[in-house]
Amino acid sequence: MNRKITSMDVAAKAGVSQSAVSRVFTPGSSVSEKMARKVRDAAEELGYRPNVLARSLITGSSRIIGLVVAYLDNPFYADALQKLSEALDQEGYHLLVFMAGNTQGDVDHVIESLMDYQVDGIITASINLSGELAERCARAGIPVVCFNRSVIGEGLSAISSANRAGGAKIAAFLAAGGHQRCAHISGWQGSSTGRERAEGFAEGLSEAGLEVHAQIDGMFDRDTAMNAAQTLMQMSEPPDAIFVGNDHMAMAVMDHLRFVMGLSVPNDVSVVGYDDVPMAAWPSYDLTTLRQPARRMVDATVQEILTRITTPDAPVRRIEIDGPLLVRGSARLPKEAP
Amino acid sequence: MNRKITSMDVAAKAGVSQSAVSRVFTPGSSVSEKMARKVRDAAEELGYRPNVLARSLITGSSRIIGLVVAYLDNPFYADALQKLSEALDQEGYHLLVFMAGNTQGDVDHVIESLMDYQVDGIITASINLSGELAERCARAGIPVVCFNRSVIGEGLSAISSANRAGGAKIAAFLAAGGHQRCAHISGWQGSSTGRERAEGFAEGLSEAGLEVHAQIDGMFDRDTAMNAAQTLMQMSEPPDAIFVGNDHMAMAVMDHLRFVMGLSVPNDVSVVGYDDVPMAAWPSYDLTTLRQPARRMVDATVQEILTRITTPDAPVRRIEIDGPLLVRGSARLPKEAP
DNA sequence: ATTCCGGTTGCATACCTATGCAGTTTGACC
DNA sequence: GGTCAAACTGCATAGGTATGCAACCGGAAT
Repeated sequence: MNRKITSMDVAAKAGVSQSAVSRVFTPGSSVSEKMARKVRDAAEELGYRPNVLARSLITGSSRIIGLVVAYLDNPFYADALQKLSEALDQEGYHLLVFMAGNTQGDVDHVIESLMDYQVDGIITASINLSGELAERCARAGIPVVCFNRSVIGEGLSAISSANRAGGAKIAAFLAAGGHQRCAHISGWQGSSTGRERAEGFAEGLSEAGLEVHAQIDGMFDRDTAMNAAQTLMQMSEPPDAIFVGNDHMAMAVMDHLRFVMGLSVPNDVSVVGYDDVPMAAWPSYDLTTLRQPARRMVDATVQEILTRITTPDAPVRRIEIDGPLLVRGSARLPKEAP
Repeated sequence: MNRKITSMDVAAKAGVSQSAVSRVFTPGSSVSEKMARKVRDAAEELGYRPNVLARSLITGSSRIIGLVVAYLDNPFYADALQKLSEALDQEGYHLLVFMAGNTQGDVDHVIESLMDYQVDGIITASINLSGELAERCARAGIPVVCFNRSVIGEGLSAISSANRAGGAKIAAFLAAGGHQRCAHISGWQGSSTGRERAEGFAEGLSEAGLEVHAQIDGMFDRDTAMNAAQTLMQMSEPPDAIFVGNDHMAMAVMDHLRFVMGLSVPNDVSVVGYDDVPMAAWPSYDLTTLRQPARRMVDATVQEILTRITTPDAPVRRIEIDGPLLVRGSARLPKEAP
């Protein structure tokens, strides 16, 4: 109702200049103790707080980070969003969120409106960026960090887990468990994440003298994954183990195997996932899975984007974070070495 | 690297005034076709896009909505966030997210930084706002809409589901199923949501000539809920049905009953939840629950906040949205009427 | 007392865009 | 061709803050 309180109002009330007020609220400026007190008192009384937008106009820094994310129904990303927000808050930044389907036009459109807000940086989660877009961000001086995707384009930082190594670890574990026919319901093969896990899995199996019994693209989608499971189990030689490209799909697969097909996991077939979302530990699933360390990935992401913001010509980094295999009950165990 | 492209640059290139450029990018302004084309061409060529921040400074509208949310591990809120973002995007608004624990100081702090960004409105999800804070927002002319909380303070819109009616529906359903000892692991009793569901449940039971066999506060927390389940089942007369204050806790309770205590749901004890999160439909839980219609709640929230933004003295509304009971397999069914 | 210096303060300007006002063009109509 | 309204355009300013520059003050050293 009553109009906004500005630094001018405070200045008038305190009997000082507007610049003085500004300096009091700008850390690192030179102000005497007396001045600071006078100004703070006046500000307090009037309920003044600096206008971030006006400030951004001058400093060229909005303290806003754009987050682009494809979906939040996979709890891994919901969790990451929460952790990201908390970590950035700590540093005085905040997240402006945009949802983007994975259609390219959609993403381009989103990035453009993101730039309208003069964001200081962009974090994409589970999103493929076109090279052209990346180029534009680079030209505009906006650092981009890809969370959970490694990307081909230049100029993009990427934080991901060691997907290839993870896939291989799972292969080794299944092989050690005496599985003979290891199938894979992969993550979307249009994503680096999906591809790398599949590649690592194949390499790991071949290391053990096996090969991928069958592979179907699960598209990171529950229904697609369940169909894939159905198809696999109806093969003339059904698999005795299935590595599923992420936990979200893996739980769907378990449900389908158990409740639709009447099979036992892990007695009839072993299931292994990827991510270690909180639900994976819940007793109903008790899912053996490879942990993506969300906390560490988030910390690395925040660190990287802050570095690139404050040091524009810092080198672009690709960071892979290793995670452990969490052995639970959804897959047959290796025999104890005697 | 190269400095930002401003409307001045475009104006120079197109040989027109800066105002002209501004008008071309302001819907509803009066510009000739020829001018529009000239300007758009120049803008395209230079890659110009209006600076939302500078624009906000003048118009007093940032097209940013602040979202304050306590946690995202309950998928109901993750889902709501996604839907909110999409719906607001549609209207040209975007979400700036803040996480706030439920400590009061925390919330106050968050709302203050939110106001620094000159947000056009605030949506709180699962958050209790202090009356004083609400007052400040009102004075600053910032509309606040509480999602999934009804609030005491004046001036706050609230969108929630019909919690009391929902609790009563569940009571009626359990009574009809012939349950004699209906217990309740409630949502946090410090929240309106938790209280109203509990009250409705009690009323519903009393309607059926029963009373609440026992009630423990589950605090919307999985571990607390599991402990509560343990306590309930160790009573000298354990319940034959448990209504749990939300799905998130209900699934924990089911896990605990089945896998820790070795009980059968629903043969030994019925379990009913609240929310209908996606996972509730998954076969492992097959949870009977009362649906909170997220889509409709989100639409109402968006509608309400837009109204209050465009019409500052629109009446403050409290909207309750009714949801159906989804009968699945986690609770014993009423006998068919012959 | 003079000099000099570091610490403070105010003045004026810049950041980028929207908009009221006044001036100009356009086009239709008599 | 002249009149008038309507449509368009440019000028100048505002919106709230940060910051370079110059002026100022106080004190320490000489």
